[in-house]
Amino acid sequence: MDTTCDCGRCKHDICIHRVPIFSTLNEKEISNIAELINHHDYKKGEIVVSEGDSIDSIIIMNQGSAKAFKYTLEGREQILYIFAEGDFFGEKNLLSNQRATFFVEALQDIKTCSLSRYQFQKLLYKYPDIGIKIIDELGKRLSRLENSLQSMGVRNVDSRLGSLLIDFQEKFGVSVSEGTLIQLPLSREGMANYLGVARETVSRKLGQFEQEGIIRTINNKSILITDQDSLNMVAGSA
Amino acid sequence: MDTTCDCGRCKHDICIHRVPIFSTLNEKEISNIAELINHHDYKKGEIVVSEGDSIDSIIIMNQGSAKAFKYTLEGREQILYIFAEGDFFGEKNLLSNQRATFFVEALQDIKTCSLSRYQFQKLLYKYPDIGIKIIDELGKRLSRLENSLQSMGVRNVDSRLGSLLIDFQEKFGVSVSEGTLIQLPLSREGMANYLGVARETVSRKLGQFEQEGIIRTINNKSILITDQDSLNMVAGSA
DNA sequence: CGGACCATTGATAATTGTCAAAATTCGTGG
DNA sequence: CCACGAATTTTGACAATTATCAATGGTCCG
Repeated sequence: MDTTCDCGRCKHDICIHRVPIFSTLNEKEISNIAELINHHDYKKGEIVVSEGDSIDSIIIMNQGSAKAFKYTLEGREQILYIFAEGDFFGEKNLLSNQRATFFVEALQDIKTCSLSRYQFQKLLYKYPDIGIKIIDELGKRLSRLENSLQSMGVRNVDSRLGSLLIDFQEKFGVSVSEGTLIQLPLSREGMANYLGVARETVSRKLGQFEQEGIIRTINNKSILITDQDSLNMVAGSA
Repeated sequence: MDTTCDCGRCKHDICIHRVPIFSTLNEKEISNIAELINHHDYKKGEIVVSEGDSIDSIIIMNQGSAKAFKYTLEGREQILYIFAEGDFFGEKNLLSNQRATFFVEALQDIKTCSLSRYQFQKLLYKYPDIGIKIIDELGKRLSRLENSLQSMGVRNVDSRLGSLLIDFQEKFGVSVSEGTLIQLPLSREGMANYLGVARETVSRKLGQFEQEGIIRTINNKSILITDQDSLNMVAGSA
């Protein structure tokens, strides 16, 4: 079975192959779906979706990462998700004509695949498994958000920042001889917006972690975790 | 078509009638499903589900309300949802053997309906519409959680408390001559745990709202909203 | 190399948490 | 229906944390 799609860029693998919600389908089914897919490129900083847009497609991250956010009443950005490869969004608009509930902005140059609501609904009726996969995926996303809410509820900013570093570590960390190196997807301000604290507070706390020998900051863009146990401690208790 | 189920308590209407996810089904289909349903009663304060439980059913609220919560690292309760009549939970355990991710506790004496995972999966394959309904409902729940997270990011406690009152108003409010009367589902402490602030702070803020003529507190259990515009202002800005 | 942008640091103010005590409310049983 | 004890809530004083503002210092990229 030929798994090369005709989109002109996923040379060795159909992009939707990477998407968990299609994982129960066989090669032929995936090939059929591939033909229904549209592709888009966005540059770093470009807005993929704006809050209030009536998008009529489900959008799948094919390459790079993006942040989903809303504005708080104070005008500050509140980040909700970091979408990485294989993640999707827009499923809320699947049946209802509900509009997009948040902004999505490319954190690097990214590539997306999209599937129209109409096509997607036909798929769902044809392959109920996909529906179950989506329910499963939405459940996971709910769990993650519930965990975020739980962390936000921790009044201690140290814990919250510690948890964020661990999250990033799991998603973007690479093992090196001295510990784990994280390529930060967000600036200090971005992290502050994720945690709901002031930019300066993030600086101070990171400075404090560095003094305590837990991390080493490298050029604003990377952080080296040098003492995993202490980080777990900070994130996990007092 | 007879719509009386044999559960012995929903005399005039099958309980699942109230559940949005079954709303696309006809009377006969609903009757068939009714036979598969189990019923349970819980007293106020009883735990319906504990975090870590491996529940094998989807549970539907039939009467009364319940709170879903997790414990923060500090040992404080963080409330995630208030489930009212027609809401369901346990859908995360639908396919994966994932365990319950939060506690659910009855806020009054409640009645629930449950449907085993096995039965539920069969239904999903038979009626793909139910799957779509669930995706829709989960999408709404995600939106709500995203909004909560957004509010948690608002540093201003006044706004957050104002928003909570408006939420309660929409769910539990009754119009009276002097304004809107809310039967509070949660105690002061409960509200504090929802907002992630100290109990005393909720007291003080409510006192402040009362001084400003926005609300009138009645016996700890009810609040009368006397100045809707001001409340919207507080919730919506400064 | 220079300018724009981002991050850090310091000083101060504002907000909220904590602890303790008093007041109110609730529910039960007489 | 009232009274009493338990539970919850309110209030006050103080401490701790974080936000804000302003100035300085670094970093990135053409």
